[in-house]
Amino acid sequence: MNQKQLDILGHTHQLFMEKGYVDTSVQDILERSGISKGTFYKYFSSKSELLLSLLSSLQESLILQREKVAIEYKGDNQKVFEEQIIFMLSFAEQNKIPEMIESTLVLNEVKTFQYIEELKAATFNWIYERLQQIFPSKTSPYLFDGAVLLEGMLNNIFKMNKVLNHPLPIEQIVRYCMKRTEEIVIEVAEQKEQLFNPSVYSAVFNEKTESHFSTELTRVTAKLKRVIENKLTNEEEQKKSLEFVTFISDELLQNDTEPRTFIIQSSLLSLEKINTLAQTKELEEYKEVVTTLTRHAS
Amino acid sequence: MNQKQLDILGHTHQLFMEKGYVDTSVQDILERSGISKGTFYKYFSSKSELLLSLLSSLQESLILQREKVAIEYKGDNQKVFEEQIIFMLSFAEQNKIPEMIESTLVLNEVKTFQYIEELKAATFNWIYERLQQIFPSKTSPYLFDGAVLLEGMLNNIFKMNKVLNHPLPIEQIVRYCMKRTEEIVIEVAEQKEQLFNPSVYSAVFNEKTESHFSTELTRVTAKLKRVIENKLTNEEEQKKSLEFVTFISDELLQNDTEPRTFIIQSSLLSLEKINTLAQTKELEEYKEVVTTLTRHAS
DNA sequence: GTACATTTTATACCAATTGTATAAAAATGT
DNA sequence: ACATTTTTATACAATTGGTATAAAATGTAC
Repeated sequence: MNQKQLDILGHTHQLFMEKGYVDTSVQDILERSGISKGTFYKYFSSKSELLLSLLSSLQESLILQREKVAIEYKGDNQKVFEEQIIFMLSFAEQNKIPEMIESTLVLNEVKTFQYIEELKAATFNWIYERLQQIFPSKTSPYLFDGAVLLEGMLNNIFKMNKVLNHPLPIEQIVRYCMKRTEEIVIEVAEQKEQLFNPSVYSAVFNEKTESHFSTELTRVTAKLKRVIENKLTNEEEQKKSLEFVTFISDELLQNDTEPRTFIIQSSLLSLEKINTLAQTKELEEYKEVVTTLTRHAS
Repeated sequence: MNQKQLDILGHTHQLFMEKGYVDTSVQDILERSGISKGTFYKYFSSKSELLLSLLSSLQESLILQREKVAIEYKGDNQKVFEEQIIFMLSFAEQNKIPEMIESTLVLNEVKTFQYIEELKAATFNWIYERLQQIFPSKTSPYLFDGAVLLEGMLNNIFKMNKVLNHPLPIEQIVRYCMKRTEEIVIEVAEQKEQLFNPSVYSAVFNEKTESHFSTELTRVTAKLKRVIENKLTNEEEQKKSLEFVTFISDELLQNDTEPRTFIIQSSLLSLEKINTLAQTKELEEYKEVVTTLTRHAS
């Protein structure tokens, strides 16, 4: 993400908040950003990729600031947690994150849906972890349920609050929900009444944190592929290169088994040996993302 | 809604469930329904109107069947309620209602958003009413909160359940949530801890049940307007007619005060006196909806 | 059965939109 | 000063929702 991209992203964020994704045309973005079409499609492969990049950067910012809250705000762990929740709710509302996420539905792409699922899972995951730090360990088998309930209560109360004439302060909502969650968790722990077995956990969150890099990968892959298809005149070389790139993507994006890093590295080397590709910035960018992703996954 | 419209609606429902609203082109609908473009636009003014009609008819069917459950299923009131919730969740999932509702976001029309809000409010409203019938009266000031919490818990657990490898039966989820709601409601009643004051109720649901007829109204109004604009050659007559129609819509669709039925009736009479409009089926349909709506509202 | 009215079809068309292609101009690096 | 990259401007293709219209099919009244 260079400065130009961030610049476009900023203007687009404005537009999406004003008119929504669907009613913002690429033309609007060009005018607001003061760039031409060519420049836009140089930095983003499509309007939908732009939306995903935006969501990705917002998520990054949210996580960063959420951790900052934990550092700056002094108090017992539960109070800090409440403060973090308050921040997250406010941040999401101010930046119209729910609306952005809903916009992704029009894209109708499996890949996008997966990414959104991962975003949501990451938030739930964080809540679940925090509850484990806050509540007594005897309640721990019931905290998965507790996290689901807390998230659901918060979301629904927040929605209701938005349509009311005299909305309540977020602080009050969060405190109320925390109290209820605490009572529930203690009660179900006594009654030993469990809904979800937390072992489902791993099934849901397996490798899901790689999501950010996954979208980066699809982006740089698309770019590199275009270079290959346009610049490589030798048909056999083109075919070979595409085979490598496709292999690497498949290897990194499937979640079932570990990616075979050595084969990936060797594929990268082979790609570099193709003269027309060597030293192109597209390949450099591609290499960077791929190596980060392999290191991260192992 | 005549047979042809229902027929188109059925085929469209299939398509929307298979590919979603966005990826279903009008062309697809024409082919699946075996009709031509002209016929389609005779019965539906736009693709988006079709979606709203579909949602409207699904909602109608849901309410009907939900009442049927109450009649057929014998047991104490709470058990019946649980059974109704189970039905609603299953019905919504089978007919992909959440997906349909999410699709409406791409339309980006205030009117549509309002209609969706009303749909959601109607469901919440029903839950709230049912809780009041089920739980002891001393908890009544806390049942608005209870309804919000119950709805939120159900939604979030249901979502989580869908992404799991081994989903739980809906029955178990509903029972669990009902138990938790009961415990919460009793607890907050003892502690006298209220979040929302139920007086906000009227503010939210004021006249909202008219929603079905509202969409009907917009539909027939659009049709009549087209007739006026195309068939009335006398410019003054055209202007006059449009003024009447606009007035009636505004009067019926605003929620702040009661519609002035006598002026509406007189406007209808004036419309009938215009020769070119008299006895057109568009005007007949229009009259029917308008009179139903005034009767209902008074 | 004929004449008229309505419904339906087929098709051409318009406007808007996303995305591609390309040549010229401007900016930047060396 | 020259070469390379970036950026612009613009034309273009493809798809879509929606309108317009003439011809064909169907229904209806006499």
